[in-house]
Amino acid sequence: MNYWLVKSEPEAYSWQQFLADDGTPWTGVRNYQARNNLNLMRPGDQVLFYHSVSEKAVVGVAEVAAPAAPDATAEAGSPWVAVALRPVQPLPRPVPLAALKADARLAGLALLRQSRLSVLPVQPDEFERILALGGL
DNA sequence: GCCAACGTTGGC
DNA sequence: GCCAACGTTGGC
Repeated sequence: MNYWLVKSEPEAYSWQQFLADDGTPWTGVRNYQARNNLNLMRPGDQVLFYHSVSEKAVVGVAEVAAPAAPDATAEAGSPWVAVALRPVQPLPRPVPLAALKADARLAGLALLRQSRLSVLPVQPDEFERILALGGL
């Protein structure tokens, strides 16, 4: 079991919409490093859902429902892939970026070191810590 | 609104 | 192959 974090601007695609849709293909990733992470995802992997830009908080937990497959929104023959994600549960208390930065146990968090990457790995202990901060 | 980080593009 | 120019992301 591996752990990940994906980012979305809530104005573009929000956690609320994700719940309403009961999951979604995670399309539109156009960065090779992010794509490599998508390719490493396996069904059942747990995924933190982060609202970037306007909210800057981890808001929920999702899981990988289907592994990487060609991104239907990309040109045929392109290297881009998408996984399917489905909701697991919201965080009772969203964890703001400032709280992630302030936590000594999260000093190594990939999100903090590479803020522009939209699909990031999370270590198991980091994942557990963020759930705890979020009230789970 | 600004700027840092960083990926991509294209001229040489 | 290098690097300047440029575009995008995302925090502040």
